[in-house]
Amino acid sequence: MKKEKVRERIIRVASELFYKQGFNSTGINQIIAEADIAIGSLYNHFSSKNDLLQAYLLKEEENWFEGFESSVINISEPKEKILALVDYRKKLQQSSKFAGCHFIKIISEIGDSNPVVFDFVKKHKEKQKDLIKLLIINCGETSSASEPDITTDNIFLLIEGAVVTSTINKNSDSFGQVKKIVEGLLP
Amino acid sequence: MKKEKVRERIIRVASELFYKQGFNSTGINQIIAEADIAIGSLYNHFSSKNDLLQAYLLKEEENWFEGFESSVINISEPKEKILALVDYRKKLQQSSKFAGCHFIKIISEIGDSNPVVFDFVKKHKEKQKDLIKLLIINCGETSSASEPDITTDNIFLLIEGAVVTSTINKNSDSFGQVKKIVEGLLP
DNA sequence: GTCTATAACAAGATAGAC
DNA sequence: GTCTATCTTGTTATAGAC
Repeated sequence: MKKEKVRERIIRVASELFYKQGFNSTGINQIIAEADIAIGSLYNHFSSKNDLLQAYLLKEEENWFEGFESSVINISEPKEKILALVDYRKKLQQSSKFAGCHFIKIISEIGDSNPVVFDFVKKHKEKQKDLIKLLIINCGETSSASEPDITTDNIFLLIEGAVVTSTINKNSDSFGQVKKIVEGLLP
Repeated sequence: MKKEKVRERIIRVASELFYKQGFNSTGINQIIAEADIAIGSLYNHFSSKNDLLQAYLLKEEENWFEGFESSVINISEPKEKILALVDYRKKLQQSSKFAGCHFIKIISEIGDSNPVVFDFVKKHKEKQKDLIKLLIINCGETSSASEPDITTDNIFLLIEGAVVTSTINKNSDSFGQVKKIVEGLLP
């Protein structure tokens, strides 16, 4: 494993703090202290705190899809892949002690005050939904009575609901509920 | 309509700002400016900004249930009441320009750093779910094949998912999707 | 109960030495 | 590229006059 560069370390530290404490509750001073760098160094790599926020979200999106891909690498059945997606979101929640979805969190915090970030999150969620749709279509024509679009909406909304609910309840129950429902939806 | 008292005006102004800008992005100075009072007055009514936050959430919960009750006052069929709940959440989103759920937002922002607030939100969501369960049970034994508990989880998660999704997409599409699914779920 | 003044501190960002 | 020192502004909260 090669040495972590300064820029990468800043993003990693900032990510943890933004995620655990919230973006607005995390100060530049705390970031530089925990990354063990000077403030001038930070502003050499990032033009502003907002710039750092964007780098954070970009990195998290990358992690999200890479993490999902590696979790389904040994699964061939499309239905199993959908269930694995539920398990993946569950695993993310558990390993973060139910800290929630990075993207829902940041939108809850900044609303639409930052159009670039808002648009990025919107597109990210579209990608997640597209991924579900692809898996649904691969489940074949012999699916349920519903059309694939409705099933896609259904599963997407259930998972999003499960994530926010598990964040509030600090447990994984909602993912178990979703799996039960999804198993009934798919052939 | 009787005159709005100072305390009520503070809560109203703070609520709007907390909701639209976020709790951490709203300063005491902005609240007193828009409520047109002095800072000493604010701290006479509330011991801290956190105290004001709790008053805000309490008021919003009150508004939430009152608003729901008045929206179903002329509906007798339990199934129609459930669909009216979806419409109610949709209406709340539309009238706030898709600003999201007060309770999900505050948890996204503060996490579990404030146990009192966290617990309040958790209990609030339990109340919402209990309300759904009651309506499901009133739909009668001739419900779907699923047990009432599973149907309750299903509808609760779908609605929560629809709220966060409509916040990110800034439209009501997800509520239409939920209504379609819910209609298929109930007798 | 409401006001003004101010304390005590932290925020994001910049300048310029090395 | 990294550092320290500093600027400006904003933060929550308190003291004490009226």
